[in-house]
Amino acid sequence: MKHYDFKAIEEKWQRFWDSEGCFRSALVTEKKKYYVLEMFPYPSGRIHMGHVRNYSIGDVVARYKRMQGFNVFHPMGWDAFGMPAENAAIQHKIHPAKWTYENIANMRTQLKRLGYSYDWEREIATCHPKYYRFEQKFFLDFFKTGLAYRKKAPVNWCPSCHTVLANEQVEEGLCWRCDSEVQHKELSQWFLRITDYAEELLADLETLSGGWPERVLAMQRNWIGKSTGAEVSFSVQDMDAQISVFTTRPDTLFGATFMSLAPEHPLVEKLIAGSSQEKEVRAFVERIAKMERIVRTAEDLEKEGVFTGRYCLNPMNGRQMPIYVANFVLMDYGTGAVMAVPAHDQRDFDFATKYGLPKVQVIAPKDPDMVLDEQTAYVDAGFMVNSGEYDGLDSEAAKAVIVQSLAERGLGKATINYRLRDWNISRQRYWGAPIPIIYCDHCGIVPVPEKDLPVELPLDVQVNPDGRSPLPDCKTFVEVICPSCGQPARRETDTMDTFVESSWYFARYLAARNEDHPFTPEDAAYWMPVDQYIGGIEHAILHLLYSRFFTKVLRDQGYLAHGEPFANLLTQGMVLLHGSKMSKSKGNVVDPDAMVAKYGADTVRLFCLFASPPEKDLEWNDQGIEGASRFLHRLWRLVESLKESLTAVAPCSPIAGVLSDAEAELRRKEHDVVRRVERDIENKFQFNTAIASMMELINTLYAVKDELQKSPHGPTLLSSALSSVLVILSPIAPHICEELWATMGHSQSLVHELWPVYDPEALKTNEITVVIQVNGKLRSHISVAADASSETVQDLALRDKNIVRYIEGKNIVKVIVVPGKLVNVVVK
RNA sequence: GCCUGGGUGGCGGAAUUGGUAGACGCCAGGGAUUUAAAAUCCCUUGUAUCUUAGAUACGUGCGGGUUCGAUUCCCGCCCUGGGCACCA
Repeated sequence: MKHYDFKAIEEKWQRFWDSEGCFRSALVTEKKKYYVLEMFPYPSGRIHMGHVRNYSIGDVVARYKRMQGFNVFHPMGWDAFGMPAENAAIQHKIHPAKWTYENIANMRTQLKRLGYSYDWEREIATCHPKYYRFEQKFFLDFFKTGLAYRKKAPVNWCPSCHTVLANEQVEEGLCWRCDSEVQHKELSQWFLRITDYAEELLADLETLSGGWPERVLAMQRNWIGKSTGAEVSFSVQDMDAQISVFTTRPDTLFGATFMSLAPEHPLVEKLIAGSSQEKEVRAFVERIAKMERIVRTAEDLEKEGVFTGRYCLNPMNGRQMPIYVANFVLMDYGTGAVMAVPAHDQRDFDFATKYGLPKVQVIAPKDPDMVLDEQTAYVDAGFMVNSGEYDGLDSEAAKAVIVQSLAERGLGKATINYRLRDWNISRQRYWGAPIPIIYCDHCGIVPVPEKDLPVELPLDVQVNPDGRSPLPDCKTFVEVICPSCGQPARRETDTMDTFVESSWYFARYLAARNEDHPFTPEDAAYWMPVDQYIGGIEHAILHLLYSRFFTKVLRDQGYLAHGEPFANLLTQGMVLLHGSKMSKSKGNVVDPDAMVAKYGADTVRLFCLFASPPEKDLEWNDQGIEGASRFLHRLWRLVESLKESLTAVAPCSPIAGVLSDAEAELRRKEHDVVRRVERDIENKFQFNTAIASMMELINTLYAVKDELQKSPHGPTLLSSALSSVLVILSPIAPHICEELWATMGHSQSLVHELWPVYDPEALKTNEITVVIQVNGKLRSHISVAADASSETVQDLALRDKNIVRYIEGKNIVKVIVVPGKLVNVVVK
């Protein structure tokens, strides 16, 4: 018997697929398309088990869909810009470009060793000028339409890394790399106007329902944070000034007894100028301004404030409302001013209690017996009271009526507020795509003319040891001639956030080698959207929101026909070792290469798919992978040992003639397993149960092979069953299946094979087991003919000797017969 | 607080529309083969109790409910992973 030499077999078939170009994709419109995509990796140097799991799931989907007759598009590339390359450059004195391209080469080899069916001719790397030139083109388009703009904004600044950090790179106020305290700095930055798309990004989540996990949709909804309410204007007494507030509760306007402003509110200075409160307020504002943002926004921070000495007027009842500056009011949400309704908002309630401010109840509970708590604001809906002409109205209904009244007087309007902020894409880093902008003393901000694209990132620079970008010091890069007036000018030295590259890469694959267009409308119309996107939950908001935004913008600019990039999303769970995520710093990593060397790619793939359903976390288990390996060896020995009697019959072959019971049973099992595997893959990619079914079939084959080898139809049925196993297992463990397929005598590679079609007739049995219960408890089984009538089954059940024991001398109240399943005898 | 997942043997996990709870795999125990080991093959394996070739009771986080019958449906809780949050 030939030994299962997985190393030789895997190399052989990988070479074969490669040289035959089995996985190249072409535009074939008569076939239905299927675009399956896994989130592309950052080229860190080596793949980890999380990648293996992600890409194994994707590869099964790709191979399965090909077998189902789809024209499958399955590309791979590299998210190649980013800080780790610069860190490596500093640590190992190697240029980020060299480091990145070497890593890509290593990781490509690793991925090829796992036998993934990628179309490698579509490979992209985002750090290549031929990639980012189109990104620069998009930026210019966005700039033209006002979607990209520059503004001064507060950012997270790490003084030791000399760079801004994204919010997610700040951990409890400290820099994730060097643990320095992050400062706040006002910097002029480039922003993309994602807030223009807030409503559409939110509304279109509905269209993704079903295709995307509910929790990802919920996370995006939270992130966008829509609140519906009104903007209301309060005029300041004895002064020509208005304070505008955003409120979700215009129905409580009659209960507004004071006003709270953020310390940074632009009106504060004007309000206090020359007043007796000036000194006190200024001291308070300065004290708050010095506080770290995390301390400031901590929920347990004591609420405090200071009176400005000024009053504003309630637009509904003319009430004098003292104006406070309060530490809990945030300048970057709403208008930076809050109308305080102590009776109906807990925060305002506490604040009013502390400073002895009046509380006026304007909403009465609908339940007249409800007793209001002395210490708690009543925040629910109810009936209006103390609200003049609105008394007695339902508070929900009153919202619109009051807003209407304000609008008629020019004092307010219905409005919607979002939590979502515009996307700051400027990075003071070297290893990124240059922003194609020139600053001219005469002309101001001047976009780089399209003919001058790409603005190439200069490679003949050295990364500064302290991490500062070398670009501002790179004269050949910075010093340019203004394209508009011809005078000397300066180039923008910030680069783009790497999330910009990953916001459109899925479309670039469609025309990866096209140097004139990012992609063509024909390609996009045929292939987009991605039918199945697969990746980690950690991208639930950032990457997945940015990509959705980009797709909508590219649609509006005429590049794409679709407004959503990913029709279906699978978020796979993490790979854990000893209960926590594998990480180099914790030292709990399992190296995929070592596993492939020890067990082979097929085993590693099989284990990743079998150990748990894809969306759940997977606990790595050395014994578990032994089990996976055992199964493939068992399959190998089965085919090798039967080799002499096997023939190259098609999966689920029709059989002429009468089958013995054992023969019919094997045939039934074969067809049933094909049915179950197909169902499990179609239904939420349940590869774990699909594999379990195939294991059952192998177990059955072991049990019956000796008997069936000698029976008339036995060899044909064994061959058919094994052909089926090899075809349906091939998306998961492709190499061993190809090899055994050839061993069986099949002349054509499995990549040309279609998914077997099971015969529903083959699933039928002559005899079925019916369960008998007494009062819902299992008491016996009987075997009856499959077509036995309910009466016959009931009759047999009641005469079963196990059942007689339980029902003797008792009253039979009723008998329930579920055809083909069970009989329940109810007795008293 | 709001929004979302989840809770089933020693472990990972199964269970189409309510119909045999624990498929498949791992671990463990026993046996076969072997000079021996590895590998392989076969058997046992939810818990408890008993008069132990078998039988009975209990058992899917907890407490109720609907039903002939509930892991599955309904009501009320507990625990837990994740997201958002002084959000006005």
